[in-house]
Amino acid sequence: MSELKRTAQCGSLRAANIGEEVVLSGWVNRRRDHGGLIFVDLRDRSGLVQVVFNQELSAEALKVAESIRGEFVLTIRGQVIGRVPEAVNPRMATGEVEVVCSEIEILNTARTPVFDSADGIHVDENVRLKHRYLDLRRPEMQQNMILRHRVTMAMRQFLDSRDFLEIETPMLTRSTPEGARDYLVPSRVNPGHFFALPQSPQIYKQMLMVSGMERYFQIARCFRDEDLRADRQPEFTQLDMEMSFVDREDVRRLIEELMQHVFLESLGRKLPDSFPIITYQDAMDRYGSDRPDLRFGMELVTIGDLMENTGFQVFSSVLQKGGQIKGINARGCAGYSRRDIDSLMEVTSTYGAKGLAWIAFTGEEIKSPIRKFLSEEEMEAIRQRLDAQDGDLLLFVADTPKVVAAALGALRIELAHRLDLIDPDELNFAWVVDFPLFEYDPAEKRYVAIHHMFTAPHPEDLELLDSDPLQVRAQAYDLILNGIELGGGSIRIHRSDLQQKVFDLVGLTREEAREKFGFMLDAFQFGAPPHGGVAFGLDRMIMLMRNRESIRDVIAFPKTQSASDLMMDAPGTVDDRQLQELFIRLNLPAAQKG
RNA sequence: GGCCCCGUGGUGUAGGGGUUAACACGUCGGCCUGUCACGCCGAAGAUCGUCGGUUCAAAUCCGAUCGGGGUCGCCA
Repeated sequence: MSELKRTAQCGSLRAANIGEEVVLSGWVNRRRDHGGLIFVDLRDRSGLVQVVFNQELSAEALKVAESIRGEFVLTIRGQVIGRVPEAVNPRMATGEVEVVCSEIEILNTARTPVFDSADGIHVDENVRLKHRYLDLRRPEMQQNMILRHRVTMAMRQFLDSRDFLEIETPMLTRSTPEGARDYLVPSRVNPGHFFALPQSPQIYKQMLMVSGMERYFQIARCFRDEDLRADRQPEFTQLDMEMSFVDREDVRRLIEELMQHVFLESLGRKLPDSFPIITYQDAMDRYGSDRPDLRFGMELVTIGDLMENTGFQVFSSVLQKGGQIKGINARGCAGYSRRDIDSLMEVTSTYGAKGLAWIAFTGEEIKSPIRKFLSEEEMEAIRQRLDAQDGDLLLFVADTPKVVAAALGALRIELAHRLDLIDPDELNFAWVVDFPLFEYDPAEKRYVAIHHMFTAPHPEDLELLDSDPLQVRAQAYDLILNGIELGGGSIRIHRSDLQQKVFDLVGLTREEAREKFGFMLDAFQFGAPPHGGVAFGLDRMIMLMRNRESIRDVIAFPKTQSASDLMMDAPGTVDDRQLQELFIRLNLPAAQKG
């Protein structure tokens, strides 16, 4: 090993260190060779510092420095000196000083890097993922990992101070009905039987409550075998928590304090004392989303009641079928071209809207393809309802409530981006509460739990379980940040009879319920305390804190959209022996054989 | 499963039927004692993701396929 032992961090050197002798270790970020004088920007996790190799000071070190290249790994000894005023580099944190090298050791050479270890590079994600170890050398990516670490440390610190226990739950567990597709793991010693990787530690943490652990948390890896997105990976991390003897307010209050602590400790950001609460119904009505971005207005406004007697066929037929007509006011957009509006239409059609009606108040005239179908009075009523001023563009969707909400909700977000209505520095937290417990799945002709089957119904709505299950509100709460769902939770069912009732409602037969959840129904009969909890998507949270557009940037080794790891080349095939041991025979479609 | 975008030296891009496949960065060699995206001189490096088709001629047009990304469905 090297005889030179590191004594300082490159990025930490300042004018105060002038005169010190230091030993630095790191990577060659850049080399500038002037002949008898060579500058090397040496990089470690802390940052960069300029190292000088000088003919006069150490001809020997200079000679070695001539051979070094980008990304070589060095240890150098040298003296920190101040730069003359003209040579100060104000763009560098260490720009007031430099290190004059007296001794150098090359710890390792490096092949020509595939791409530069600098920020702001535009390299195909393909290439970045294949050489992830190089991508993670970039300061930007290092900062992502560092923040992630700080956040999880702050979480642990806070939860420990509030008497939570960090308890690990199994990764090898059992496939359960409902929810996402499971990742399966065959069991060698139980031929034909499979473990499932957990989609969340939900049931285990509830069992821990029955066990009297009272307060649990875990920074838990979760697995879901579904299609990926910018904010969805097949394995992801949740801060998972559960508490006994709490109600919704207790949970909300604790989470607010947790977030305040975490954002202050890791980002130095002070959050409001409490977060606003919006009901699910309100969120859907006003923003067309159960995770509304509240950083801007542009609320959805209904005009259905104004169109009850309209002669406009499209509107009247939608109303007859029980649909809705809603609109938003895109302020100042009356000048939008046909092409602009077409592109908005593309947004709404993605969500199933068959059309996008519009009215532009240009100031001189009212431009609209539906003007000829509407009476003067209707036009004026619409104008007043949406508070349309000269220069405004009104946009309408008429369809089922689901399509109207999805289409206009998405249009609202799209317009906010186009109109630059969003302050990128804002951190807008809000709670969404009073979700329905169930929705009806017409394809399967049964009720489906919106949150999950263990969510407790609102106590006021208990009788409705028998008469009108769709009207039952859940004791659930989602926390949203800037229009993205950070996490959610609920007060859980802790009584066996109520849990059985919910199983019945979602169409589980008594036999299935017994087979899959018998232990749970039993456990609830042995003194289960009332309990509730929450789970947060850690990846999404870090993504938002770092202003990234994909959680891949805050996960050290993420998967591609086709759920593969380009660096490891996983998943891979296994040899026949392994399959035989597991009693598994492949049955691949013809195209994939051989 | 559907729709959309992308694939050209190591990296980022240009080129849209006939080009010596262009440019920047990087790389290699030479020169250089105050640079910090160092500079100057010179050089190497690409059968244009893959397969097939159209054509006298394909990086370019068509089809398929593979890979990456976005999104709807799916997923909480």
